[in-house]
Amino acid sequence: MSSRIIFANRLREVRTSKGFSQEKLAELSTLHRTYVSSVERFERNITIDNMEKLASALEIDLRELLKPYE
Amino acid sequence: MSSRIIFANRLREVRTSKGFSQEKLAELSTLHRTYVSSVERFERNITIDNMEKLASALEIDLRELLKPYE
DNA sequence: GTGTGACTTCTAGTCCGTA
DNA sequence: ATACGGACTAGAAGTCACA
Repeated sequence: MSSRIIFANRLREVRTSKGFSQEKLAELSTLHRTYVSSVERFERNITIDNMEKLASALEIDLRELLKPYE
Repeated sequence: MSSRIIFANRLREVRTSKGFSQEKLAELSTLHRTYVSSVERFERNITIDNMEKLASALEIDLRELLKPYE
């Protein structure tokens, strides 16, 4: 399982658990709505700066978004 | 402290603790020697795929490379 | 063995739209 | 609210020569 897919799945999971839409998360992280969408579908090879933006918008540690399912 | 700097510092720390040169790590991760160098100097906004390559070459979980100093 | 500037190629990331 | 496409621009990937 690639980190890219783990990240994508965790991102969606945490985002929805916080009740955020993709649009809302995009706004909070100053990223584009369609970009968040493509990241969650693991189409994009996201950079560390943007990973941090997303984690920060979700108010969690970046490592939380890289934690595989048990 | 940005994730980028944390990653850079941890990368260098783990690499040297394993006795690897930048050249050796570059070879193991199929990245260029000077690229590894620039990442360790946090000059590059590295992507998740390359982060994974480096973690894999060091035989550790990617999250280990994002762990801040205590 | 590593740092650095300069460079080209390629893709990350934006912005428009449709469904 | 989300997926997805096309077209575009900013910037990452990747390499090199030299210190």
